[in-house]
Amino acid sequence: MNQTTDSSTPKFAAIKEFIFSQIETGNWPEHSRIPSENELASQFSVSRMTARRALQELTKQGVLYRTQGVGSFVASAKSQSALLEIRNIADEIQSRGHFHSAELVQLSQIPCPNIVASALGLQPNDPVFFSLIVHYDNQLPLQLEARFVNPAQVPDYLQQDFTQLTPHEYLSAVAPLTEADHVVEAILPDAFTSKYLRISQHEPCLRLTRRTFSRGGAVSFAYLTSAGSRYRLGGHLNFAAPNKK
Amino acid sequence: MNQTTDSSTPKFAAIKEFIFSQIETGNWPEHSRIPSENELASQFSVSRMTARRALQELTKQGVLYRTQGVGSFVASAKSQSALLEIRNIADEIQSRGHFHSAELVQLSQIPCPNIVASALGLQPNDPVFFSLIVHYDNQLPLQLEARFVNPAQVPDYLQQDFTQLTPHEYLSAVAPLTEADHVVEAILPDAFTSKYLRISQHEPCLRLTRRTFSRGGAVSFAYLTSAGSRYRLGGHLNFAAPNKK
DNA sequence: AAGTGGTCTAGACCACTTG
DNA sequence: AAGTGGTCTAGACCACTTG
Repeated sequence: MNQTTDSSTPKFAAIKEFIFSQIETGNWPEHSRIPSENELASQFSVSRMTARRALQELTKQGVLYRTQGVGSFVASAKSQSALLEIRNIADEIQSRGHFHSAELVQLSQIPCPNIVASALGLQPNDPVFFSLIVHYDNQLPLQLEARFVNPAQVPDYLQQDFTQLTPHEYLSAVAPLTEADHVVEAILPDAFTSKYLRISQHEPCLRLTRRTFSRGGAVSFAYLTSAGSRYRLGGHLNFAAPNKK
Repeated sequence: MNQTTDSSTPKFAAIKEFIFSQIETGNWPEHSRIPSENELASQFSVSRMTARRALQELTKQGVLYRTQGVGSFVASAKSQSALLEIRNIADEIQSRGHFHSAELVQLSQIPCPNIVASALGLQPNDPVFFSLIVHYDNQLPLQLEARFVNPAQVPDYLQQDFTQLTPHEYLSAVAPLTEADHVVEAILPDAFTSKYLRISQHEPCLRLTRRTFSRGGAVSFAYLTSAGSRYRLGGHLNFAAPNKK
């Protein structure tokens, strides 16, 4: 009374494909109600748990939305929000087959600037740890990392050797990431940044502002600035083929 | 013999939290093997399906990885890739409570430029549809959208009124998105772009290059260019609290 | 052969929404 | 009261990996 033994596609996947095709061809328009778990189960001669799995996975993929006591509905295609991947700079350089190195420009305790204070939930001029690091791709400066770290969360930050370990790697180890914000902007570099990246002050830069949290609260606030001519963010998405392996 | 009737947290969620806390505290280090479905089921006095659900969801979240016949393992924290959201420009403007309008600068058939040809899988100088649109946030030009569309996929593209409907909305309707690429860069605008965005040629711009696919193949290739001072991409991530509602 | 994860069944009780 | 989705059980057979 179990398994179909047709080694091909699992039943839940066949049901997903059926639903997806109904939506794609327009038979089931946006926000229309689709068959219930029980209806699909009897139509496909499967148990309710199997029909449910198909609906559940499509919901996680953003294809459907469901309301208890009401039903399952086709999500609007517009809300398929695109996603861009942001990777660790050292990994990125290495995965291109290049050599990553880091130059430590500054590592000290400073009074917290206003912007950083509000981001980290500190008071202005409270002590914060600050690191300024240039990341090199082979011999070329690729990214300037200016990072402010909450001393309460990471008391030993100033004792690390950031030419051997990136702050990201160290922080991941001592204060595991639970949440993060990102903002990506195109800016002109200040004098400082253009000097360390060895670019003109007229060359546009991609600046990623990142704030990270761990269980205890805000951990760090960082500006990751790269020359526009040397760095870009890329991402690939696959909406179709639910869970292709 | 069913439900716990403790209306609080479901059993599968309790198991997820247990596993997550073991990883967070370092008790279960990266790449270490964690208890099997059967072991968890008996430890928590639940059915295997319930233990399985906890493992499954943590795997989808990137916290674990599993291999059939071998076991379940702690994923490396480093591979938690951060994600940035890219939204439809019209939705974005409207969700800020502003008024979105579009100015159609050009809509015609042109010979396909080389770069576009290779992106869309066409031959150089094959006919392609081209639209050039300025998106306004209230009265301010926010984004210049230069889009190349594959005529084979979207034969009626030139007949649309893109002051009423964005190309993104039209394409979503006629050639549902199945895949997409994105690249984000900081650039200086060319003369054309600075004119339509009403900015100096020295002002950095954020340029998103997007390629979309539908079932039939490559559909469109677009440059979405915005003044750096007016536009940024943001994203928020929540790694912890598996599936908080 | 024994253990692992992958799929599936035929039931159950529950919270919730609608008429 | 009837239907919906949410959680859960105690089984089953399967493909796969390891000793």
